[in-house]
Amino acid sequence: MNSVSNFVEKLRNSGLRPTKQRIKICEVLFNTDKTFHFTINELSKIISEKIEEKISLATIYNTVHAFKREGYLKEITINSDKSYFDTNTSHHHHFFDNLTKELTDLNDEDVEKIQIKKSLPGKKISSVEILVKVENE
Amino acid sequence: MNSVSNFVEKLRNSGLRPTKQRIKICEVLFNTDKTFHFTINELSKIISEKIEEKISLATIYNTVHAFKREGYLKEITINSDKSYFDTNTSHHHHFFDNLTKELTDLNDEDVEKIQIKKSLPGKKISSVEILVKVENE
DNA sequence: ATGCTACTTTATAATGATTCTAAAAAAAGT
DNA sequence: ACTTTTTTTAGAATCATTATAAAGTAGCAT
Repeated sequence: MNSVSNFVEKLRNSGLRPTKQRIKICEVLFNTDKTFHFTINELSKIISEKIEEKISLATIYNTVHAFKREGYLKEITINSDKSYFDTNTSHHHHFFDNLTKELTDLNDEDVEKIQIKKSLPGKKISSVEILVKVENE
Repeated sequence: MNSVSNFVEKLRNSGLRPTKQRIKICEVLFNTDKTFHFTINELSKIISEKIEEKISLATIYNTVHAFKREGYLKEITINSDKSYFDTNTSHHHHFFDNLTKELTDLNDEDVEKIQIKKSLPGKKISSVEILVKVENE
């Protein structure tokens, strides 16, 4: 399933050659049973911890953005100063705890179907994203 | 209605002394019949165009953030390369056109009531924001 | 009004995330 | 193997935002 050949395919689909560094990035991103959220800096830290090698930030940025373009990663819209990414690419929403900065998935089926009763002339909806901000009770 | 005394009140409520610069910022922000969206840079440009005076960026940042803290402005969650603000502080959502970067209000009554069927232990919902991304038909 | 104190403004520097660059390294093609 | 193209990398550049510290202003007590 999530083996090197799968990573090579993902990379080729994204228009990227399967290099050593990119395969390593794939291992961190996709070789898990659970999906997860990350910032580029967190990803960089995970890579340097889990893997002895150092991959330059520029390479991480390039690879993550190529995967996002291809749909293997989603970028999450948080009211913030940095970008969050999600390895869960299915359609879903998020909880965000502004205190802990923690992101939690909110599955599509956990939200009553949303009906948008307004439309913009000449435009069609490409996505509907809900961000539920939470605080301590 | 939206006169200097009203601005002075807004400023005092926000814990700010009513200075010349802050009154000018209020005029641009609140002395209109329509609400609008802006980035700090756009606001800065509007100020230097509409008003002969130059107000430093630091002052604009400080004032906008104080108003946000006090609830006279809302910050909108968009692609996180810069912050967008809204002078419409009523509860509502947004359309965002990624091509034109245009933001449009989506009133609360234009969205079928949202039911979140999941909750996080020890947390309560503080806000639910919908961002509808649109593209050309 | 005058003077004192605390708050503001301002230009500029600092920061932090992201993007760019150009040279060295690696991969692909011949 | 040799040449060409792509990639990696460290460091520089950029952009939004925040911090700083000196000079200016508001508020208050006299």
